[in-house]
Amino acid sequence: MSRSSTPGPQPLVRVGDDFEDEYPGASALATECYANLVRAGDLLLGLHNRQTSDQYQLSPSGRGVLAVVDGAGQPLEPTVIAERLMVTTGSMTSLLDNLEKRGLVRRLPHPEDRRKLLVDITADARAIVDELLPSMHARERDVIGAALTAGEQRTLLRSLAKVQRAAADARSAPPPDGAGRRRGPGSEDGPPNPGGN
Amino acid sequence: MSRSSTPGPQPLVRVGDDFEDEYPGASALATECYANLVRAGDLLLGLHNRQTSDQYQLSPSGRGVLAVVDGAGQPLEPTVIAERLMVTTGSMTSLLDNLEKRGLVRRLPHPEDRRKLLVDITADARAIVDELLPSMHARERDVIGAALTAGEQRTLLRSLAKVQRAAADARSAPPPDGAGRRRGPGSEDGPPNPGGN
DNA sequence: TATTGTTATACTCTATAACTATA
DNA sequence: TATAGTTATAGAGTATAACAATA
Repeated sequence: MSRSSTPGPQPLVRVGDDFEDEYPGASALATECYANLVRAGDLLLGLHNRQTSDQYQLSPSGRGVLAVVDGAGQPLEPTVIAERLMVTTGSMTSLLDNLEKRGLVRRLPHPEDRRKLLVDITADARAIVDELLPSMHARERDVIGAALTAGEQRTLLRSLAKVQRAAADARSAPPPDGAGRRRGPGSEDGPPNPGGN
Repeated sequence: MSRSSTPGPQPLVRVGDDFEDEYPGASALATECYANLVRAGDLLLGLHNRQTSDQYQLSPSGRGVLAVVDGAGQPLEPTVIAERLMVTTGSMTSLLDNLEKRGLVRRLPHPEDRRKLLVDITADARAIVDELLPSMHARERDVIGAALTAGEQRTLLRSLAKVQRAAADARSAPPPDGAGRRRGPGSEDGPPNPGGN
């Protein structure tokens, strides 16, 4: 429906023709892969986040807490949840405060160690998760299924594995030295700037 | 160094074997594509963001402002920057306040309309951008180049275009109905929960 | 002494709404 | 009246550091 004449929103982030002249040593193709992986991930995550926020007024972190505890199938210590979500225990306290205020989690005393707690999710939270997760998985099926054949999906997955491995390796390496920059002629209207995000 | 025997960090997010039983109608393959696109994008963006923050104490949004103005090649009105970065003008004011305090942008009077401003970046900011962008593009080349052949990169790009188009289409559609959930036997240690993020 | 979680504090990003000054 | 930008206010997420209770 509609969108037959105008170009429509350019789906891919592209770099300008002069990119490899402006950035000696850079690879336009690699930069476009990088930028579009970021953008695609962002779009997909945004779909889930928007639904979670619109329908349940849950932040991504709040949803994360519920999903972690629900996925574990049993109450968890705050420290464990914090580790899985990669936040500090201080941040976890305020996330749990929020969720508890809304009746979505309960703090239970730990039966063996009185310093610890066990965090459980309530029936209300379970109801949310039981509605939200199937809907998210349906969207995953619909969006990816509309875009790619099963074969393309398998190929994509293999590439993503390699990219993630390379990214993980790069995490423990120093930032690379760039080979400088040759500013083009003060471009009137900038290229779809690849550093913009 | 080290890590030769242990499996090492699993690069791919995987769903459990019972996934399609727990979520009728869902596609394990599509969910894995979706989750790993999000994760790959996050890892790649994180590399850039960490460098920007570590080396220049710049937030992603702050870098965005500099990159937009630098990319335009000329001073821009705050409203224009706000639109490109998808933030409100109120948020733009505080971003510009921060950057101006640090001597990275200047607010100039607009020559034609005294309600408006023109935001320019300083020599300091230009120095940062001229060092940062080449380094980022070098990383893009290194990480993507280490993971994928040129042919794989082109294939990936084609798939990303299709995924982004499908995601953009899904943005203007209502969230799909999920087909419910069949909770498995209270799994002791949860699966690498796909709803966790 | 070490660990768990909380508190206190602070900072950034973000948004909305009221406001000022222009147009 | 309408627009551009600021101010005021608010709330979320995040972090660090000091702290109390418990081990």
